[in-house]
Amino acid sequence: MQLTRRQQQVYDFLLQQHHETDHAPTLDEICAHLGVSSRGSMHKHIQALIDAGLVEAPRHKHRGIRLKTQSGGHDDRLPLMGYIAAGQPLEAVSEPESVQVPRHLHTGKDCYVLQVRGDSMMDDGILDEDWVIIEPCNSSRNHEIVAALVDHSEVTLKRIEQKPGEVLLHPANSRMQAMSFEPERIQIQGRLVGQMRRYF
Amino acid sequence: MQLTRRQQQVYDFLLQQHHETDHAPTLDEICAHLGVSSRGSMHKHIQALIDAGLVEAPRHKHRGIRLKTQSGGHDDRLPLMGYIAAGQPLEAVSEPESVQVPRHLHTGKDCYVLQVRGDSMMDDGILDEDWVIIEPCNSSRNHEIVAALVDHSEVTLKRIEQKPGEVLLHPANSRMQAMSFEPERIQIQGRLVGQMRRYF
DNA sequence: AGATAAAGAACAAATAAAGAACAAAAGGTA
DNA sequence: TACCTTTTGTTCTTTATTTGTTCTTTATCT
Repeated sequence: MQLTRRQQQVYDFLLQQHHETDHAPTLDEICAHLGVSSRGSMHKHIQALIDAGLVEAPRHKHRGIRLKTQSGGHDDRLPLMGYIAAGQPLEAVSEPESVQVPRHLHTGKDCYVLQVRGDSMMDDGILDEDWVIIEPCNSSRNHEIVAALVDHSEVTLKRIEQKPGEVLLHPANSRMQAMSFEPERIQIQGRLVGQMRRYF
Repeated sequence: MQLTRRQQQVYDFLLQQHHETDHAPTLDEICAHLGVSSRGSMHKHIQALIDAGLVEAPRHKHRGIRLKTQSGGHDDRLPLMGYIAAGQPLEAVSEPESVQVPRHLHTGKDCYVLQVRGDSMMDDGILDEDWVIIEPCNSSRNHEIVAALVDHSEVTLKRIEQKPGEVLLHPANSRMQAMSFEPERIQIQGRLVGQMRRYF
């Protein structure tokens, strides 16, 4: 079933919300975000998404928390959460968007998509404008590529090396050097599980 | 059935849009893009494309929605034709397989998928085991990455440079050198339009 | 002349929005 | 618990906007 434009916007917003907060938004909140002023109209869009099998109907009990995206479902879209660059804060997308991602490129565990800015990982085959699929997690094995939050302010994509009392973030670019941090300054947000690129 | 110039422009635009956004454009949007100011005229072009079998008519229900391109593939899977490596014959897959490919990674023109063997393109961000999406074509612009058939026997993925009386195939690996061939020995099979990788 | 293209008007159906009215939670207070 | 208020989802009807379709007329180009 093909979604209309509005329905797609609503769905993309829900996907993104799902990653930023735990509780699903209320109809009014969705309305506010999309600039609609009628709950009733929004309800109709939600109903269409339910019919399309993209969101779960609210539990027969209702209220407060609502629609849940079908986890583990057969849904091939993931939210585009923003852009990730070396040494700069994660820049969020202005409008909620989603990106089609083949199932074999993600793990099914609430992955999301970032678009790469810059060449800091070029030697690992990750180029400017590539899309990367991130699986949220709190820890990682050494030498995995992760999205790491530095000092609660900047997110970068780097290969991580955790030593006793020290965390090293390795760029993959011969012109750049690894950076060393105290472990407290680094928070792992997720690990790289997939990557996509287009040439046209 | 031969397309007129305008029809071709419209068709190209539809293909392009279909892979960047997931919604086919409205008549007005196509008009705006091509500098036409009459929906009615555009509708006639679309109708011609439908007659030519190049696009799908809007849903059995009619209006309100957008036109949907779709030449052949109804779903988002492309055939996996084999493996491509530097300097070795294309190895076909033993069993026909297909790979899920997001729409924005291919052009809609009968693309297919190959899996990369080897590191000959690593400096261009194409690594061992990556999937590449190839659009069949007979010629290419210089410095595009193409799948080229050498001496009717070996297929390789290389960046191509066509000079008068000479064709250069450039690997992207500092340990390898460009190879020069007489033009008769090289047949272009397709050009690289997309790439995918997984890390788990 | 004949094919191709464009403009624009008029129309119909799909899509979207607004708003009212109501009922089922949720949350608070005594 | 009992009672009340607020929030939120649901169901309507009504209206507006967008978009595809069908025409007629005119222009352009070989």
